[in-house]
Amino acid sequence: MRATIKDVAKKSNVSIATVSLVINNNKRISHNTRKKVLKAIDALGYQPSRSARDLVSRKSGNIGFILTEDHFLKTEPFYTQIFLGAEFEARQHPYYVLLSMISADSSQQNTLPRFVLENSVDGIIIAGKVPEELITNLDKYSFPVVFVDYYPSENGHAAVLIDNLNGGMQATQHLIDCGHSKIAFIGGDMEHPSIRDRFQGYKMALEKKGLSFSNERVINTEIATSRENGYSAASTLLKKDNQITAIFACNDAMAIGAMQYFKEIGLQIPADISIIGFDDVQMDILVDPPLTTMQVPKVDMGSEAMRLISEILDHKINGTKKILMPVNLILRNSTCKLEN
Amino acid sequence: MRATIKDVAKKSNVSIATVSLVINNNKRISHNTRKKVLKAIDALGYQPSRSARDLVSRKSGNIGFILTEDHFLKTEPFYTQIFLGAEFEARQHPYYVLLSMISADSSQQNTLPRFVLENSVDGIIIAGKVPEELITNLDKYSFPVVFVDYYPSENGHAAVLIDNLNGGMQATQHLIDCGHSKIAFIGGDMEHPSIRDRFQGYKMALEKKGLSFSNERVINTEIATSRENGYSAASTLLKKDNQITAIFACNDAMAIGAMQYFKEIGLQIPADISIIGFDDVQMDILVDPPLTTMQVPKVDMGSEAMRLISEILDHKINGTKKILMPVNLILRNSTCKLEN
DNA sequence: CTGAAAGCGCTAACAT
DNA sequence: ATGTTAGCGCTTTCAG
Repeated sequence: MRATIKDVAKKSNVSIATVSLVINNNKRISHNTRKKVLKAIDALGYQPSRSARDLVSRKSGNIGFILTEDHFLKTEPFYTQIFLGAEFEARQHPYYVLLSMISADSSQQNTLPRFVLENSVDGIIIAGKVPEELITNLDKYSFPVVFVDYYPSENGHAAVLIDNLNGGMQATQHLIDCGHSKIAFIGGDMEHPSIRDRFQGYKMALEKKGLSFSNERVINTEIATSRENGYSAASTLLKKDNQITAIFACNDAMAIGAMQYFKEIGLQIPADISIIGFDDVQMDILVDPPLTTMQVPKVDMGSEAMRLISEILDHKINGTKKILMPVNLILRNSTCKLEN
Repeated sequence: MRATIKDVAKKSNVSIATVSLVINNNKRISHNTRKKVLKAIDALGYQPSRSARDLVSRKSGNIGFILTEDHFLKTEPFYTQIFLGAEFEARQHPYYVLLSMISADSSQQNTLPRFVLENSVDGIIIAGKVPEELITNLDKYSFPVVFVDYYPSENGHAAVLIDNLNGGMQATQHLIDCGHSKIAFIGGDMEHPSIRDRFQGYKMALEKKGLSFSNERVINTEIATSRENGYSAASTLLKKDNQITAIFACNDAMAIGAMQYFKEIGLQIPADISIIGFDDVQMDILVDPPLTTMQVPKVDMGSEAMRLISEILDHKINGTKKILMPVNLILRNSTCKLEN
């Protein structure tokens, strides 16, 4: 049988209240008593019971983490890393994290994660784009929520976001710095706020340098940011405008797909065409040439999210704070100075 | 404020004990009372409190799921799928699953998952190979454990395993059926029971057909089952014996790496050399040619594991049951009849 | 600075 | 068939 608070109290000749105060680091316990109690705790291998604590404090001690199934199973461990960061951070808090995968298909979104139906979490982290319907359904339960790498249309939610606007600018700026002026943008799922912001950054960087922006150099009709869509985007891009010397792809998957197309038609990267991606995904260093990209701090985003939800639950802050995570240019070999 | 059992009792004019019996589906409640109580529960949106239940039943209601960090972050969502299966299955049970990543580096394995230190799980699922030290440390806590796709050296644990022996035989058999007789085996991490069994299956299939087995056709010195190791294995293999017409790689990653090597040196797959892998990983259909492989039911393995640990906790079975999951040959285009 | 006691929401004897 | 009641292990007033 596991030791309880009573055992500790008995062993150290104090009341259970005192033991409770000790394990909760209450300052109004004398040094000696504390030491005595701590010793007993150690000797007995005592661990406070979660359920007892949760019962009296009316909390569950859990944070729910919601992810769509396809994000979780994606080949690139993007959201997986965010989860990892959140789980690591949780170790510093009194929280456990309950991961629940939901279908990305909004048609079957009547079903919320079990932990919300059963009220078994104190707060929720939602990573990546999820069906709006999920969010509306969730709203009825009024759990504190923080979003990661996504932001629903209605306002007023806490979120940890990538500084996509700035990242889009930096990426484009890098291409400009390399001497390029005919720079294309490959987008996909323009519904996604992140992609829109990266596009916005692209346009701003061009504008800032007085470079002309042309819709002929923009692909925004692909519906997903996948490798295949990058491949086809590259193909249509060249048909629209074959003067292009550089490309900013809205993410690495599309960049890699585009690279594949160019290589297949005999173009040299970066000699004939420079490509920069976004995300800094594991695959980047396995392709040839290694992909220049914008690094996003995935693990950190997870821990920030956990810290944020924790602060909200402690009522240290209200539930609308937003955190913008900085991105970094990672120079590899898919971009180079324009020769001529 | 959430409704409690008292509110339900009051609203339906019964005692809280009766309500308790109803929500626990006790049969000795009259139909009418049950209906009355159910109605009140519905009206109030009542949900039993987990912590209260757990407190009195002395359980945590959680299952711990342990995975090494690198398995979790692997590009191929192999263990991720197993987790997904486990989480889905948990929805049918009274359990939540707590996922914890540990370092694969045994040197820093003094630190057990927090949920074991804090006694917050009723049982544990361990997926994939983990440091032996973790297992020894864990043993002191005497949690029921079920292993998935790995099995520690000491016996007596429950496990959900792939039928690797049979799979290895089937894979090799397929190559033999295609007319091959000079069949090589590419292994990696021969410490891993799964790999050893696949190798064993390979040898048995050869033997069964009276084909000679030769160490010249076996690579067992690679230390990891990665793509890069598959690449280098293919290279050394050809140096050892260039008569080979077919290869059974112990997993898809190595098979794909080997394919890459062969393509680079100008060999045609499958015309010049047939390759079969193992695992049926997402990447398989993206390579050229698509890889013939042995399919392993990853999601099912997760749910089997959850079901198993659940049965153990219900004392329906003891903790040493083993489940062998069947594998299936998936014919794609990397293997073909031997022409001559 | 420490202890007594109430009570969190529920289950499980034990009564009736 | 249903109700009474005693805890489960802990936190938290409230006294002292």
